[in-house]
Amino acid sequence: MKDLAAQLAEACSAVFVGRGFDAKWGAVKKSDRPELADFQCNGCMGAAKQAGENARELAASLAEDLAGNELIARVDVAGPGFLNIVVRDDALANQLECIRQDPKHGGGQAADPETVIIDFGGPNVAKPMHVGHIRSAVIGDTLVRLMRFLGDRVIGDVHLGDWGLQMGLLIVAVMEEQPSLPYFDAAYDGPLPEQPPVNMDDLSRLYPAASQRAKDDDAYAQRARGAVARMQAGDVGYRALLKHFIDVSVAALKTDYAFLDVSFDFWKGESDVDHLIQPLVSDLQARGLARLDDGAWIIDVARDSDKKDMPPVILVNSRGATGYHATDIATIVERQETLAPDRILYVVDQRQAFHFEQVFRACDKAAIFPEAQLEHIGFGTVNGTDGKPFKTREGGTLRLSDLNALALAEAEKKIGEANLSGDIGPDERADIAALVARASLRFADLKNQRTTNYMFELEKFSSFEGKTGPYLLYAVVRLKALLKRAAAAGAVAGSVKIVEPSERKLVLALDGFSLALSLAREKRMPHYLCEHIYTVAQSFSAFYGALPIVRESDTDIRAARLALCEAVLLQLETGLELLGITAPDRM
RNA sequence: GCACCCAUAGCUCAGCUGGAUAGAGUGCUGCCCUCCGAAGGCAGAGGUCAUAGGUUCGAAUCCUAUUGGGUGCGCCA
Repeated sequence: MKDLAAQLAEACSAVFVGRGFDAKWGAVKKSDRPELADFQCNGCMGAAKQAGENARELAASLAEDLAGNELIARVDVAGPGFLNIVVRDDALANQLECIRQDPKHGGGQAADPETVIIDFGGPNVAKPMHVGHIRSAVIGDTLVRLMRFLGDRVIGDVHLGDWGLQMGLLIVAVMEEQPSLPYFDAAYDGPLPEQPPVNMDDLSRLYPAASQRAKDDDAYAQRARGAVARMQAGDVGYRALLKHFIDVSVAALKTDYAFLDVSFDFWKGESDVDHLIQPLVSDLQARGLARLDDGAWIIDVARDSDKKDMPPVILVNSRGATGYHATDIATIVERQETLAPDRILYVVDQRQAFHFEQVFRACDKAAIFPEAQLEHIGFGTVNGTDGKPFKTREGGTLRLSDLNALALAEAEKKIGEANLSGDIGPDERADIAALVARASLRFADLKNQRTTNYMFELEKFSSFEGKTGPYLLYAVVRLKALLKRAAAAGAVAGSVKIVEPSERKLVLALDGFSLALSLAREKRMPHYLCEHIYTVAQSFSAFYGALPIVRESDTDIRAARLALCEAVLLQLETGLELLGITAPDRM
């Protein structure tokens, strides 16, 4: 189904074409002046200018052409040549009925669906996730959901960081603590233990210590680098240890992601492309694309048009180890061979922009994957109220698991304050708190334009007042309660009729769903969808406050309003699901 | 030093390819529960869109310069 703006744009384009103008002038958008009209077309000014005509006269004649249209109640010419369009009430009613019946409730469909890999999450095996990881997780997961909804074939891959220096640091740390383990005995050729020698607590204790020590202790850092080289060279014991680290970490990662309802199709990591690195290096060497410089194999990616220094890609460093340049390129090789995607998106911190530019250029140069189909979807940092990257009161980074726990506690507190959950038992209440906490965190993150930094203020995010996740849940819960009450009273939804201003506004808000989704997809920016859902929730609340629904005594009017409510609920739940937010039945 | 991003209401932020009187939330003031969940709604006050030029019938939006802030810049990821 098409939204009203698109239907009106077709009509306007047709009348422009009818007078010998380009169809592009017929673009229609929601009116900036809702008190004057529902929609507007601004094309007359541009078209008249190009043709050397008078814009107001052109607008007046086009308004006449449009007058008979079945959607349109009235077209006014205003200002320098705006066409202000008021839609007929029955056209709104019809549109609403379409939204209610549509399996996607007005969400629309991408005109150009693609096979897309979304690389997001990017957690590190050695260290637990911190606040910053919420962004990649939530933005990436939402992009997966909404692009899939619009018809793209989407594959989400967590792309674990499990191949670099951090693994060497862990290996050395474990070796120091448990030197007698067989992993470190080169002469040992018996079966290696199936049980991991460390648990997640060990990892999160060992890594920060090792990382810190490597900064001060050069010899220690050298040992860690040596361990990386040995692991990458395929040492059996080290590789077995690596596998343990990965297994232990992934279990913990899944818990944190589950809290946010973030999921992945693939749990691959850098180490999974190990076997492709040597052939890749050889190939690039053979083709003369990689050259030796200071003991390292590098790929030049600078271009004459560059305004900035563009250092080369370090394919293999002077110690023979490979870093994330090499694994990222090899991963593209693997993805191309196994999935042949049209496009790969990387949902990674904005600060990595330079790295991705290097990698993308290298892939393009080596004819591995076209640069234009590799996109870095950067995002800003999560800041504290001081405007600097978020730290705990002690000055450390806050773990994502702790953040989740804080949000849960805050949600429980807020639910308790509301005191409306009278007969809700402890189990249901815990479920509700988890849903509220998730809605708080996800919406707070997603509502921001992706590329900007945002301030982390948990109390604000968890509030039921304002532009928050809980406010949206509240709207949905009220709607559900309303429909339940109607059903209990034997009131049923009937044919739609749109009369009152608050009804019109609500339908017009619902009609913006497909535009919001297509903008969110095109720009890879979920905040357009957040904005839309919030507008719908707000328009519903205004409608709810202004007019009686279940208690309306005229059964036809009541039936019509119930139909409107049904459509709102369907679209709200559809939209929230795309944001990874689920509303409880009551709270 | 070079490159990129940003600057909009007291605070936190929207503003799609240039379009009418720049919008939300929060905070502040007032109003609305004998009646569908008031965790809500309605209304009001609050802005030289960092500054100075330029392009245009028209600029928060495009161009240039300046100021202020953030980020990145070869063997960590």
